[in-house]
Amino acid sequence: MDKDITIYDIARELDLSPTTVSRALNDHPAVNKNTKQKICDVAVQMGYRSNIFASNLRKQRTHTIGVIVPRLNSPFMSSVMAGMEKEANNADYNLIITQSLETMQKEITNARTMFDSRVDGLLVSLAYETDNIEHFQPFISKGTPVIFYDRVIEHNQCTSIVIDNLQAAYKATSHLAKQGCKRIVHITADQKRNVYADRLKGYKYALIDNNLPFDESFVLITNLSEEAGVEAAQQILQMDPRPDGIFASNDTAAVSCMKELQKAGILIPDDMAVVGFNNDPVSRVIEPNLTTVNYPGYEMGEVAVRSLIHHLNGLSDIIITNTITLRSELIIRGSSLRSKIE
Amino acid sequence: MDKDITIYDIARELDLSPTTVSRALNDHPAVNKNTKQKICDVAVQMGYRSNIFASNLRKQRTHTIGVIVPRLNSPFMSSVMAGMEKEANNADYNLIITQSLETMQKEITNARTMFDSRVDGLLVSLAYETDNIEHFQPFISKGTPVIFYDRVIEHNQCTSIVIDNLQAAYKATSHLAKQGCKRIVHITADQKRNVYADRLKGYKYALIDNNLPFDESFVLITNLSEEAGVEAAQQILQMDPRPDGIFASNDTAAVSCMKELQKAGILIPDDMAVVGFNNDPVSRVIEPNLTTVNYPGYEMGEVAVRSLIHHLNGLSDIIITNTITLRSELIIRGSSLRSKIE
DNA sequence: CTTGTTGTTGCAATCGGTTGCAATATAAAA
DNA sequence: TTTTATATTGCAACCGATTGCAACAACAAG
Repeated sequence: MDKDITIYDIARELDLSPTTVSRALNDHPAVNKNTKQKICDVAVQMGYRSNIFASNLRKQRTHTIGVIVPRLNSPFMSSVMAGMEKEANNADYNLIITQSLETMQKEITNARTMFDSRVDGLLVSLAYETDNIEHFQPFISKGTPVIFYDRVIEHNQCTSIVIDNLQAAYKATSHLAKQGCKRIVHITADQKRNVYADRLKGYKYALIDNNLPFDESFVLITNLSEEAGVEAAQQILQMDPRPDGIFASNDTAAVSCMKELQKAGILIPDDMAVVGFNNDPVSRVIEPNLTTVNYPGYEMGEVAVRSLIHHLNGLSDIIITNTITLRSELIIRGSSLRSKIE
Repeated sequence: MDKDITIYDIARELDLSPTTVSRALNDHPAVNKNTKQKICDVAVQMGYRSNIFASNLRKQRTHTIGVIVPRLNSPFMSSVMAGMEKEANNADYNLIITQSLETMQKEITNARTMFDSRVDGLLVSLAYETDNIEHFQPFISKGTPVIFYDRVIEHNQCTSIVIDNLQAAYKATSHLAKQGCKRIVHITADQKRNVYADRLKGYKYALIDNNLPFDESFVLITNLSEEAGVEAAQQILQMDPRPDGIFASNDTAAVSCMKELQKAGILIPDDMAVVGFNNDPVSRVIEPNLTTVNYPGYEMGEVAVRSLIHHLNGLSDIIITNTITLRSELIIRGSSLRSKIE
């Protein structure tokens, strides 16, 4: 077990003061070039490593970003994390990641942990359950920037990073209408979350603009799990007259629903056209391939971290930047394409 | 921007010494119950939060675990991360996560970052490229435990957490043989990594035990990506006589290969039986469903963190525990099941 | 020869908890 | 009443780096 080398050891070795050593290692201009070189050499040679804690303690800055995510193990969220990690790593920031597992309780605990860890900034995607964000107030009060991504909430001190969910849903639904669907079901989740609320709106507007009636019973609120997709399929099979189109808020539910319908003999896309959301790998595996909305998760992760660091460096004022919207697009595949028209 | 409250503030408020406050907040036995209660109350009321850096600096312990992972965005790895996060969170440890992106260079940099961050322990799954592990030596020398998971390497000071890859591959290949396959192709990756080397061994042994010849040209070394699966399919279609079974080292490649073969008119499982590895969601989406090895990623993450913490608490000696092997199992589905026999 | 400027370096305090040891009070045993 | 054990509390040093301010040297300008 080697003993740790400190700047004091280096100072003693070279008969200098710790002050000068510290300055040299931080490339401070007021240190003689030769001295600096000598110090750096000895530091390397002695196997010195800076003590981040001493430094953090003194500087009151941690170079750490906290991330709160509903669940790590979804294709979408893991892409986001991958993008975040890449950017953070590039900028020499550490990432502390915690999951809320969709409960508000955990989210509060996580926020507390992040606060105690004194992260320089916080990136949050809200849990299904969360219905207020008081637990982020301590950050705001302390001037620690909080950025929401994907599952966001309006707050006049925080930036949000999103895609245009309303527009994406509008396009998806319109596409179904243009394919001749008259009775389009929308499978989605709790309306507390912006993403689902906005998509419902987009769905509604598209119906209106395509002269289709809106029917409350055609909106299925679920947890968007695989099982939820199966249940949705069973409900849809019960409906009379039977729907002829489905717009689901994620690919997992869309795919499992589709499979269940196929099992019941429904033909896709002819009896039923289906559109999902996210562009998960499964969407390119199911037959026919699933039409879906490409959600740029990796880019969202990158942008989130980049904006945060930008702000931390004082290069932008977070209060002015209210919302950053990323581009998404409808990818049309076999599950909804009835004709070569359009 | 609120000012931070310190134990000195609390001490002054209650006319006590910082020592007593510190002890009270750490639930030290040598503090009077009433005093303790009073201190805790005031702490809460004043909005005190402990300064982790001061504490870490003094205690030389960070309560942080470092994780190095090849890529975050794969279904398997994100499950592992989810399991790790859950356990770490339960035990009040933070997780710092970095990706090597399969390069040794990044892995070295990441290791260095972790070292500078003074993580209490390190969890590593090796990059494709890595061919020596000198970069973990500083941890070993300092007595910081390093645990490898999934992509491991033999080291007499480190525990490894794995599944029995050899056996899993053996079972997968034997299963194909029992289904009547005579010419089984193995799609896998660089043999530097234990997982792929062991699976190749299992594949070989199974061939031998089933009286099938081993043919070097039937082993396709790829990066196991979606594209690699397609290319593998094209190669397979060129082979004459044509193979009649495929054992792939992950589901992504297995699925894309399968789809490409189907596109060429090959019937699965009759012309070609296919087995994958990992039990990713796609394996239950493809038609016919993919036979695969269930790899308990989530559990592996849990076990890795639990073992590490166990060791950190001095409850186990890591040097004695060489390897922890988790149970995996072959899940037989339509892609390989030609008859109801077996 | 004095004053001013620039370049280098060090002193000493500070960040906020933690902990070995000593001090004091209180209770129990002799 | 004296001695011994036990319970509480505080002193002061320490963890390792950072930084405002002062000190000093070398040199140029006046």
